[in-house]
Amino acid sequence: MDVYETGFNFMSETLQNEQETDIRKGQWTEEEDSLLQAYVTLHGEGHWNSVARFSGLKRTGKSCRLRWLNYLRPETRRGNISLEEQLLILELHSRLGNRWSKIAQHLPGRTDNEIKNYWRTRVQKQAKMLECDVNSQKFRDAMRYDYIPRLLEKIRAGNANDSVRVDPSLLPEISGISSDSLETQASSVSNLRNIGGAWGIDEQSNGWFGGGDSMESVWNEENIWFLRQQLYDDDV
DNA sequence: AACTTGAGCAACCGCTGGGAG
DNA sequence: ACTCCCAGCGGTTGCTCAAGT
Repeated sequence: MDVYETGFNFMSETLQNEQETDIRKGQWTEEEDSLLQAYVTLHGEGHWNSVARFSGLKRTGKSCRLRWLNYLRPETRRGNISLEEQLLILELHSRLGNRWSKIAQHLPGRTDNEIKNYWRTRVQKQAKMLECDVNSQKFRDAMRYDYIPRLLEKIRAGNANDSVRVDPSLLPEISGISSDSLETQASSVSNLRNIGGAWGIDEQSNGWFGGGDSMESVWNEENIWFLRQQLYDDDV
């Protein structure tokens, strides 16, 4: 190898290193989408670093994976989250916490990112409007006695997008709660209507009650039972 | 019309767990 | 047992756009 070739190799290497560090960020272009789509269609999902390396995209493997899962994958559903999906998210979050990918598994076509974004924007908004912490009793009560009944009402009225049904089996079996407790709860509803006003739920839209990063305390056995009664008592 | 503000969403960052060597 | 690499996950950031002033 003479000095010229060595020099050329050095230059190529330098150029290659520069190209490798020249990673694109930000919004994806249509051209990039097409490239990624074509590559995944041909080679299948997975091995995202290889996708990044061999597809011609100047993106990281992570970026390719995210773009595919959140946007390009054919089964990805986009658009408004239905009332029943909201209810399902609520229930699943109470059981799984912030495990968005696990929650997403129960909502076909919805991505963890979408659910996470949806949850966070609503929680922050509603908690702020109520001027309370998402873990506070006030917040829990407002959700339980105002939002959920309204949501169920809407679902029953058939306003909901029926593309997703809440599977009753997803709700845990609850026992040992007297019907008296329900009456007590119901009597509290009128008092909480005032709080409910702060939800700002638009009757024409889906609205959203929000929630919390730690909803275990909200979605306790009583609440599950309450929801089950409201939603499924006709079927049981 | 110009500017500000806030909501919604797409994408990035950093961490973690699991598998391979 | 240890290290390295990769995929996946959750938190965060920043951009866009619509509504309000």
